[in-house]
This record gives sequence, structure tokens and C-alpha cells, in this order.
Amino acid sequence: MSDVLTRPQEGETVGGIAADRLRSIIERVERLEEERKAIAGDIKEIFSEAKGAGFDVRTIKAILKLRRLEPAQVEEAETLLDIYKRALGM
Amino acid sequence: MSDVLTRPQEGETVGGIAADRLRSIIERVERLEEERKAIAGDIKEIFSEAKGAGFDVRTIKAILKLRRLEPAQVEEAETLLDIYKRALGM
Amino acid sequence: MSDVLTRPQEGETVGGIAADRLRSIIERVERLEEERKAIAGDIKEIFSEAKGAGFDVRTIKAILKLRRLEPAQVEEAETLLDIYKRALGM
Amino acid sequence: MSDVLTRPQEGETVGGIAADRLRSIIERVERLEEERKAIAGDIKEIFSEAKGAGFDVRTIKAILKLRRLEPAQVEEAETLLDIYKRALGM
DNA sequence: TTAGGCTATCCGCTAC
DNA sequence: GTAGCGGATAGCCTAA
Repeated sequence: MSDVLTRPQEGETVGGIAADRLRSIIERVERLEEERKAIAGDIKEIFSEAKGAGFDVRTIKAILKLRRLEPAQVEEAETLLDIYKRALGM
Repeated sequence: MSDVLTRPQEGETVGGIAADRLRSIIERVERLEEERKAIAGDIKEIFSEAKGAGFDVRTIKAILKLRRLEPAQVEEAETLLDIYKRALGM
Repeated sequence: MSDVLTRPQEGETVGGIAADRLRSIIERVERLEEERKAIAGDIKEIFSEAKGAGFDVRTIKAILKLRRLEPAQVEEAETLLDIYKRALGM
Repeated sequence: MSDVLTRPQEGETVGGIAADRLRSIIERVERLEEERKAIAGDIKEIFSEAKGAGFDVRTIKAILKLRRLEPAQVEEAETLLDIYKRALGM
């Protein structure tokens, strides 16, 4: 099969689809997903290092979560928890 | 095909495997997994009901987690969190 | 302690919370979680029995997974069909 | 504030914690999480562009999923082969 | 409603 | 032989 015939320079279309452009989109997304995966790996490494240095990873994650949340949200969550605990006599 | 021939009362073996027993094991596990799934559904229903009654489901889950943990563990986790927060000047 | 005083028939409220209902929710969930745990134990027992009978537990789990996946694959096929239909504008 | 006094070269400790190292860990993770978020944004942009060009985003995502699954299915086939080989005592 | 991230359980490994 | 450890997997929740 000759690509010269089936892939005109201006861009082939298959079933009305601009195939080159579709291909480009897919490949760019796949590339970014790889990067994302690599970053996830880096994060895991840091936690591993932290553990090796004697830190408690669970607590570090709790800290990260606190820093992500707005202080007001933290406050409200704690307040609500206290209310429920009180209601249960805890 | 006649099971009378292929499944002797004493238990067929296929490739040296006690097939009946294997079948039994698999079916029992599958049955239990269904039950487990049903229970998960029941729990979801309760949370749904709670939400409908105006409770904050997230907080309820926090309560459940606290009750699951030993009080000593809760204490220690909080202490550790405080130490880390202090170390970070939070 | 007199519940007559502290728990009115209409339901006590603590800090605006319907404490009895909250308690009920929590306890029901905890009960179900126990059941779920018990079932997990039953499953483990079966695997233990299987191992004792000379079966390879890893393989059995692989089989269970395959049987679980089969319905999903049927769906997957349907999804694929949908994709192609969409691509063809049907 | 004088870091000379509060942060000895060997590293300050707060409550027995190597605060600098903890800070470093937290900040590196936060940095990576930002990168991850940025990548997610890039992916969204591409989908947005695709949509603007007349592509069906849902279908593109389905294709990406299929391409992701393919390697997994290769592995799955090997697993299945192993199972059968085992069942045959090979 | 779906996809992605998070958590918790579970399994094998290793080291004691 | 056992118990902690690290990795893998499945289910849950949230956000788009």
C-alpha cells in the first residue's frame, strides 16, 4: 500500500476524520500521562526516603493535607467532629 | 457426553487436580464475595440515609475511624502531628 | 441516671444533633463492618484449606479474577461497539 | 531573627525532629504535586482543543484506555497460559 | 457519570 | 518460625 496515495500532504481524512490531528492528540496525551506517572514515582521515592530517615509517612501525609486545605475548612471540620463526639459522649 | 463416565463418584481428577474440590472452593469463595459486596451496599445505604437526615458523612467516617483505633493510638497520632506541625512552625 | 430527663421521647439533641439517630447510624455501620470482617476471615479460611489440600492459592485467585472479569469484558465489547458507531456517526 | 542561633549547621531539631529535613520533604512533595496538577491541566487543554476541532472527547478517551489496556492484556494472556500449564502439571 | 487519587487490606520476602 | 517490611491490588471518594 502506498502512503503517497492514502496520505496526502494536506492531511488524510478517514471517515471524515482528520487522522493526523487525531494521532497527534493521542500521542500528546500519552506523553503527558507518562510524565504524570513519572512524577507519581518521584513522590513515592521521597516518601520512601522520609521513612528511611525515621519520619512517619502517615503523619507527613496528614500535614500535606492540612496545608492543602484552607484554614477555615480545617477549623470547620474540627468543630463538626467535636460536635459529633460530644453528641456521642466521646 | 456422560457425566457418569467422566465424573466418578470418588471425584474426577483433571491433570492431577481434584476438580470437584477445586470447583467447591471456587464457588464458596464467590458466594462469600457476593455477601461481602452486599454488606458494602448496606453500608452505603446507611450513609446515604445519614446524608438525607442532614448528617455530614465525612465526619461520621472520621468518628468511625477514631472508634476503630485504640485511644492510645489516637493520642499518639495526635502527638506526632503536633510535633511535626511545631517543627514546621505551623 | 434518668433517661426521662436527659433523653426526651422526641429524641435528644446535643449541639443541635439528633444524638440517638447518630448513635444508631454509627452502630449499624460498625456492626456491618464486623460482618464484613468475618466474611473476609471465612474466605481466608477457605484459601487456607485449599492450600492444605495441595492447591495453588495464587492460581485459584487468578481463576476467580478471570471469572470476575468476564462480565466486564462483555461490557467492554459493547463499549467498543459504541465507539465504532460513534466514529461512524451512527 | 537570627538563623545562626536557631538553626545550627548540623540541623535544628524541634521536639527531636530534624526540622529542616522535614521541611525539605514536604516542600519537594508539594512541588511535585503542583507539577502533577499542571500536567493534568495540560491534558485538559488538549481535550479542549480536540473538542474545538470537532473530535468526540469521550471516544478519544476510550481509545486511550484501549491502548493502555493492551500491554496489560498481553500480561494477562501469559498468566492464563501459566494457569493452564499448571493445571496440566507442566 | 466517569476517571483519578487515596487508603487499606493482603501477600510474599527477608531477616532474625 | 515469625514478625516486620515493601509491593500489589481492590474499593471508596471526590472532583470535573
